[in-house]
Amino acid sequence: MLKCRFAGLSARRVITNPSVCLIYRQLCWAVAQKPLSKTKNALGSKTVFLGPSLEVTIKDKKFPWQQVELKAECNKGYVKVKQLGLNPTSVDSVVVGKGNEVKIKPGQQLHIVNQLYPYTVQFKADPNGNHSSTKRPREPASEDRESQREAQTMNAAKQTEENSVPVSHGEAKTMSENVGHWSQGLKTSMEDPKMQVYKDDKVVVIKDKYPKARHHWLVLPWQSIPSLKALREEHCDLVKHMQRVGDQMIQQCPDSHSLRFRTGYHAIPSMSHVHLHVISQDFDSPCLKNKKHWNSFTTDYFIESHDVIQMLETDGKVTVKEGTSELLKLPLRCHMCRKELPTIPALKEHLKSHFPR
DNA sequence: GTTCTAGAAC
DNA sequence: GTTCTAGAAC
Repeated sequence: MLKCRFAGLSARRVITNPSVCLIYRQLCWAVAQKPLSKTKNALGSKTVFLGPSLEVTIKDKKFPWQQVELKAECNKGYVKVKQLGLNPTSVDSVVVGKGNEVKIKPGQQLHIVNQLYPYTVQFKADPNGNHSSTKRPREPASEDRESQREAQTMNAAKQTEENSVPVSHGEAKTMSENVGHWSQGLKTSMEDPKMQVYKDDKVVVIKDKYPKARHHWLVLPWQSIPSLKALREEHCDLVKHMQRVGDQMIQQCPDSHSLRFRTGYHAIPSMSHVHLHVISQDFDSPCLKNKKHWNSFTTDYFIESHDVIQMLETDGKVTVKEGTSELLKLPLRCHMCRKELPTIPALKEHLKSHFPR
């Protein structure tokens, strides 16, 4: 069973601002209710109204009686947000508009009214449910046998990294509780010593669980940053560091001289927690199975790390062009010779000519 | 993100 | 008949 909760973006704000704290509690309480009906969707859903019951505690005069309706769709991994009041409710700075309804996923930022009261949504495993995860205490990597197995890789990558110190989890640790929904899976993987191939005080590198090429790593910051959309100018150094670590992974790879690599981000990632893909360009993998896989790495859906850094430096944020999701539906085209192939199996057969084993 | 599978395409 | 895709479910 999954529960949904809404959390203020800044813990400090939740604690120091009583009105926000009340909303937070109200949402936690209301949304975690049992399903109203036994429909096909066994988890059901619950609608929450922000307004009447909280009116007395909200000092902000702009907060009307019924400003926003939130409906958690736990099975689908999003929350429907409907703006009831006249004041602008926004998701990722885009105003919803009175009477309109949009979906908000983990990682997206909800402002209840006028860019105030920032919230994110999180899906959490129900401790009483079947999908609850048993969280074990984390052991130091040096004491973990499995990570010793990877020590060679880690040491190779560490050679040029002077400040490799024991990991400070910071926000990431509290986030590890929210592993109920599949989109939160990276948070679990990045904290699993068996998955880690490199780590320092800022980032961790794991092998992609379903690699789409002979070499495919993910570089993740310990800091909890939901997605590209949340990146700001102050993250510039961190993103540059992620790039450097990605480059080091390539350098220590025995195939780095025979294979080309790319480092970049998916414009609209499925998994929460910002992650840099470091992927060899052979795309020789049984896990590459469909058009979405292919186009997500070979069209402009894949945004080069350098371009992300440049956007942060010049605009202070990362802009994804409208219609980017449509790129995933483009015909299959070889990234080497631009030849169009009719099916995935045909494409894979064609790729063998460019990348013989 | 993956898995499963109905039905489209061949 | 088989292969393959694409959308629902998870």
